Amino acid sequence: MRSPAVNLIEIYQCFCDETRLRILNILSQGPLCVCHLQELLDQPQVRISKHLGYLKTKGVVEAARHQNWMIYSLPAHPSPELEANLKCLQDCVQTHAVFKHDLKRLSKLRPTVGWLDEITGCCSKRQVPQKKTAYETKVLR
Amino acid sequence: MRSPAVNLIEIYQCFCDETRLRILNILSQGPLCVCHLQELLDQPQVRISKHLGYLKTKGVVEAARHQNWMIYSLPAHPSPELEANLKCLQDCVQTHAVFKHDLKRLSKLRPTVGWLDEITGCCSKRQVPQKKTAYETKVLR
DNA sequence: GAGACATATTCCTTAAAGAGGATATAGATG
DNA sequence: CATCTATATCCTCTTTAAGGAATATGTCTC
Repeated sequence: MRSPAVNLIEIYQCFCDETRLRILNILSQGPLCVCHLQELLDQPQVRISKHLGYLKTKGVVEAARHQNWMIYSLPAHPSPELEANLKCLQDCVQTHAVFKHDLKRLSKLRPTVGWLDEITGCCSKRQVPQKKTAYETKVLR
Repeated sequence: MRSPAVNLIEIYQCFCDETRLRILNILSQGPLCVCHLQELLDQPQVRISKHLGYLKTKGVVEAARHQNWMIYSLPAHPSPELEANLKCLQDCVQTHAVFKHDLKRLSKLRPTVGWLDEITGCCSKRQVPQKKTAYETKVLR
């Protein structure tokens, strides 16, 4: 069992990279698949994937597979520390162009990804089946 | 000129080490000299000094020489980001034993260091002159 | 100016983080 | 099962961080 201080430090470790901050900022608006994050951040796939992996191992994001996309989101039940710091982060990024810009681009994207039926249309050009997955039903109502 | 996002990240870089968090927690109670920090944290001189140097280069603490002691403090005029995050940090550490313990030990120490005249009596066994330094006069009222 | 004290800096070693290219896996389609 | 798409992992390289020992600097005292 780890000391609680460790969790706090791990939160800050997650927060000290710009790509990760941008990811968290975007996820503050709701769950999103990797390919959309990639598109919004305009960064190579490896990079996004590794940062998401890092965030996940520290418990700062959660992931769920939805068909062949991975949907990342902020934890449904964050620790008080994480919650406080995510809130604080939100306040801090308000004034910074990069982050505002990301949210702006997200909002343009969002009409097409706001609900999971439409997320399934994600980055794929193919048709996807209409049946609900467990993730769709349980996690996103 | 650096992007504002950089500042934010630098704050988090400063926050992701336990020793530095403990230092910041202690300094939240007021300015303190290096030797007292050393004593409170019970860590080697090099370590404390280097962490303080790190914090200083990032603008997260300020330092002023007072005779032959260096007095460290949180910045008199922190950026909004820093202020918000220091506040958040304060909330978060409330519940963690290490940090509470540090403040407890600090408060035992503090009667002897609460005012600068007494800080000068610091870790030294020698007598120190009674005249005020510029730091004492200007910074600490 | 010599010596004592408080603190910082240098040098070295080790560990961790971050990047990218190439490859592997998992689910969906046909 | 062959193939496509989305994502993760492996390998390698470079950078940054952290720790400690030894040494340097700055201030004070005498």
